[in-house]
Amino acid sequence: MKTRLEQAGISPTLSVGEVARRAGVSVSALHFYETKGLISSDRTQGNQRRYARDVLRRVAFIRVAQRVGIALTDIAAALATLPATAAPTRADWARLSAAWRADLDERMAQLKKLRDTLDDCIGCGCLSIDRCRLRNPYDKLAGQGAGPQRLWVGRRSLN
Amino acid sequence: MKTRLEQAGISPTLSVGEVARRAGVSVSALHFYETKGLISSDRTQGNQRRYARDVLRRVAFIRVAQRVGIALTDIAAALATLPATAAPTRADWARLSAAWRADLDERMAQLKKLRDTLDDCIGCGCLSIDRCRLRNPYDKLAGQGAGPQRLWVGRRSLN
DNA sequence: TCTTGACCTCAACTTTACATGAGGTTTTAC
DNA sequence: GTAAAACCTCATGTAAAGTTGAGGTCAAGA
Repeated sequence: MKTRLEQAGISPTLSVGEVARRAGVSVSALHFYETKGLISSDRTQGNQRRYARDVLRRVAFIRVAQRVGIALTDIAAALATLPATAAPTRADWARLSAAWRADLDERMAQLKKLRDTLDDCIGCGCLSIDRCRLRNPYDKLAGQGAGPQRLWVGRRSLN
Repeated sequence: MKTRLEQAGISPTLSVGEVARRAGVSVSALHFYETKGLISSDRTQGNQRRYARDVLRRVAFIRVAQRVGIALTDIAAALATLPATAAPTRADWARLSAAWRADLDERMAQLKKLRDTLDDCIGCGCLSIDRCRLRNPYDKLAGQGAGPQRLWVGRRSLN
C-alpha cells in the first residue's frame, strides 16, 4: 500500500539513481561523497542506499560551495556541523551559512577587485609587485572552530 | 660592465630563482608553466633560463586567474593572445582583460547571490530544486573566439 | 517466475597542477 | 681557481575529485 506521497510520485526515501538525476550529479560522485562523509544513507535489506530527502539540499550545498572554489574537505567539515541524525533545520543551515559569510565576502571582494582593476592594475604593472592586494595569496578566514586559520584562496585547503 | 639598472640591483633579465622569489611561486611551478606554454624564456650559453621582466606580470596574472577558479589551460589560451615576441603593451592586457570581463562578472554575480541568499535559499529549500539559479551549473561565456561556448563554473574547462 | 534495469563493492585509471629527487652542469663569489 | 649555490633534464610521486569496469546482487513489471 502506497502513501499519498508515493502516489504523488514522491517517495519518502530516494535511491542513488533518483538523487543523481534530481541533484544533477553522477552516481559515482554520490558514492564518493559518501566515502568522504559528506552525505550518508540508510540501506535496504538488499544493501541498496536509501537517502532522506534532505540529501538533495546537502548535495546542492556541496556543488554550490565547490563552485566558489571551496575544497571538499572543507565542505565536509562544514557539513559535519549539521545534525547527522535528522534533517537539519533552517537554523542549522543558517548557522553554517553565517560561518562562511566572511570567507564568501572575502572571495567576493577579491573577485570584484580583480574585475574592477584588471585593466589598470595589470596595465600599470601593479600586479607585478608584491604589495598589490590582488597578489596577496593569504587572508583571514572567519573563525571556523577555534583560533585563526589561514586561507589559501587558490585550490588549497582552508586549514 | 654593468648597466645602470644592474648597478641599481635591477638586471634586465631574471633567472628562475629570481622570478620564483619575486612572483611568489616555486621554481618547479615556473618550469611547469613553461612546459604548458604559459610563459617562455631565453637561455644563456649554459642553458639556464633568463626571463624578460614581463614574466612577472604574466605569472601574477596566472595566479590571480587561478584564484578565481580558472583552469591553466584556459589561462594559457588567454595568454596565447598576447604577443609572444615582445613585452605586451597595456592595450594587449586590456584586451585580454575585456575578454574575461563577462566571465568575471558572472562569477561575481554567482558568488554574490550565494552570499546574499545562502540563508534563505538553503533554509527554504530552493537550493534543492532545479530552477534555483544557484544550482544551474551552466552559463554563457563571453565570446572568446567564435560562437557561444559553455562554462562549467565548477572546476572544468571554459571550452 | 523471470528478466531487465538499477545497485552493490572494489580496484584501477584519469586529469590537473604541481613537488621531489637523482644525476649532472653553470654561475658566482671569494 | 675552486667551492658552494643555483640551475638543468627527466622520471616518478602526490592530492583532489572523481570515472570506469569487472563481477555479482536486487527489485519491479509482464
